[in-house]
Amino acid sequence: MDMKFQPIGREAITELLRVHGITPTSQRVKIAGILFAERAHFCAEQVYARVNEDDAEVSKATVYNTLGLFVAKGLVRQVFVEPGKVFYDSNAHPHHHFYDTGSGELTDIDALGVALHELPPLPADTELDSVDVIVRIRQRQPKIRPA
Amino acid sequence: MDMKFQPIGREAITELLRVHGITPTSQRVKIAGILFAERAHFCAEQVYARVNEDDAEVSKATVYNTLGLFVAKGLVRQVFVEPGKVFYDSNAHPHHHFYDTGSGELTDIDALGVALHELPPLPADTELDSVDVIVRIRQRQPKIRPA
DNA sequence: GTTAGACTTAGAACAATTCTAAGTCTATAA
DNA sequence: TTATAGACTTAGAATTGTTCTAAGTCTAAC
Repeated sequence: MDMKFQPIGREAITELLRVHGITPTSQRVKIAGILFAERAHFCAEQVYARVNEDDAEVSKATVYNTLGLFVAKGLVRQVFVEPGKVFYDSNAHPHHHFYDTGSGELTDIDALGVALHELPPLPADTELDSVDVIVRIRQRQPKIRPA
Repeated sequence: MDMKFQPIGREAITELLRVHGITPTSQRVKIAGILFAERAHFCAEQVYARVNEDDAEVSKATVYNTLGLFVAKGLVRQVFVEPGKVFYDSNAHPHHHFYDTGSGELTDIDALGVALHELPPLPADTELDSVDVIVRIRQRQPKIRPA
């Protein structure tokens, strides 16, 4: 088990939202609770499914609005690995990703384990937003002699 | 001007398709011609627009089919930077990308200029597919003192 | 010339996301 | 306590990018 990961309580989530300038409505707290409950990457559909596991309480529009707000406020980060699917990543530590092209699973790579040097100078009048490294992997095929 | 870039002629494109095991139909040659005519990154819509600049000769379905085929055959590479938009990249040299989050412009970074070391070991029974590095940049804001 | 298979097509279907317009909540002021 | 304004949420429609489907066209081999 990864000792660095700590799920956080409800009050802590409320505080986290406030700190990021987000009014903690019940829907937002619930969604944040899901995102921070475990080290995982969810897409909007999955968040929507989880948030409504019992009875439908949060609309799809709110899920999208809220995730968008969290991104804008820097609470979570989007990861693009496939067309037409965005993952939301609540891991605040600098890190990158393995993406299993077969299963669609996304897992973290600690940025400390990746040395990225010598980026060329940025184009004029631009500033760095983020550096995304996605290592695409696939299940190894049992070796079959090509025909 | 970048001396390494050479647009290629029609015969060379036909040959390129053949070498990749792609039957060179007129539509495919036309689409490949667009992709390789200049160092640029196109999304499917842009390819569709260009291929039909004069009169509509290639259907949208064929554009998508063809781009998908080119990807499957390793002729071009997909780049994901935004939800709901795939770029197709005909640059065969190892390289990464700057992505201007404001303008949506994608530009190449020669991989030789980026040292990526010490990737952690891949998960069991997986093999490397590719490593995508996307450096997100934005236009620098003129400095305004925060209120 | 036939024919089989590959290719292309228009348009329908689809999935993820965003928009819209109306309704609800909540914090503050009276 | 009630009124009110603005923020928030909602269902469902609309939009966007992409894939599917079924029919038609082309081409290469016989």
